[in-house]
Amino acid sequence: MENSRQSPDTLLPKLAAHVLEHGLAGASLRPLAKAAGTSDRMLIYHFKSKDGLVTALLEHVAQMYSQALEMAWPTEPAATRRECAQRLLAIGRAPMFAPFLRLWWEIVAGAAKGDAAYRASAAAMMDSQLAWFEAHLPPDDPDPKAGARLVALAVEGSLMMDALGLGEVGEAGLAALEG
Amino acid sequence: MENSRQSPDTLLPKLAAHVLEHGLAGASLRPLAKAAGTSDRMLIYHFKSKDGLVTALLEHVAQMYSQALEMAWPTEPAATRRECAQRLLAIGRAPMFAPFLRLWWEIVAGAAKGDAAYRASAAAMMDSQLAWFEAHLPPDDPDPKAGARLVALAVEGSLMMDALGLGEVGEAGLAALEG
DNA sequence: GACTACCTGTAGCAACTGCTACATTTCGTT
DNA sequence: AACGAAATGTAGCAGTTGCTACAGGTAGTC
Repeated sequence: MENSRQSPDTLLPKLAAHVLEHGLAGASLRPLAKAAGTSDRMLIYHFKSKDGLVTALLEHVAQMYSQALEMAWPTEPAATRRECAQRLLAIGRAPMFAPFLRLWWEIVAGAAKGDAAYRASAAAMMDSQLAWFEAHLPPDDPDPKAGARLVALAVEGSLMMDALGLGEVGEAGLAALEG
Repeated sequence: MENSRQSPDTLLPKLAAHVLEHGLAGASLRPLAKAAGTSDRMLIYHFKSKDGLVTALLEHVAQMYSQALEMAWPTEPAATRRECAQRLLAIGRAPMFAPFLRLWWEIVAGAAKGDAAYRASAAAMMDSQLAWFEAHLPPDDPDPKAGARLVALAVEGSLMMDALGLGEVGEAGLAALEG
């Protein structure tokens, strides 16, 4: 079945799928290789080192995330920032985003520790998200750029609360947004 | 120097200090033991297993965090929610909180993965923080509970942006808070 | 066919992982 | 002083970690 030659480009999707399901921090070469239909030997060959693998993987995941955002059904414009944030939270809570969010918090943790690759990936994903948020603000928003940032803070905060099992805190907070 | 008998209570502070500096996810028994002046053998003896250690450590860190919050100098009440959030962000950015925040994102990641111990620790820390936030809202706030939640979302979101190296995004977002 | 560049499997190494068996010391109690 | 429980040191085990040396295979080009 897996008889064609592999390359980083053919490996990355399978590796990303494995990482989305099992996490990135604890991923070691042999399980990753098995999931991608190769050997640890070949992963090192293609990516030079595990650091190289992780860096490539983070870039790939950031790209996947941007594309996933673009494909998420565009809601018709919301009337207020509050409503906008609530809709975006609902989208972020959709099951298809759950693996991304699990991975997202790992990436945030890595970035907080100062790792450059994690930080670059996180910044890329956040930039996509900010742009997407800005595009979904109410069309009459007085300051879309600042509004998108405020909404992003609130939505990300809510998603964090979700991760902690405190979803209601996020909902109550968003309900208190002006609008 | 370290000739007295050890117990979980005497070990936990040193273990927590090590974890605050070096992270929790990658902490293994031998380095932890060395930092606490013991052996891996004794860590297992006192905490039964590494899971037991981590659970105890997470509880301890949550307690430390509550106490650290109580000791953070209480600002005089802010005039608006926005000003309140901005002050709280400034406090969260103080150097003394940096190790806590690094660890915090690790805990969030662990909680997002569904680990019960991480989730409990995170919820405890978040509860402390919500109460503290509520106590620092403007005294004339119409709905302190909801307000504290909104401020928490915004401040946590800003701190996340800080972790990603996007501090300005947090600042711009907070500036757009009503008030 | 020969040459070359890329790709891959096998085997293994040194370090580290959590944990344990066994022996010994330390201490409070009697 | 004697006893039992709690605490500790030494040594090691089985499994995993990232990575490598070596030997081949596989393709395209001349």
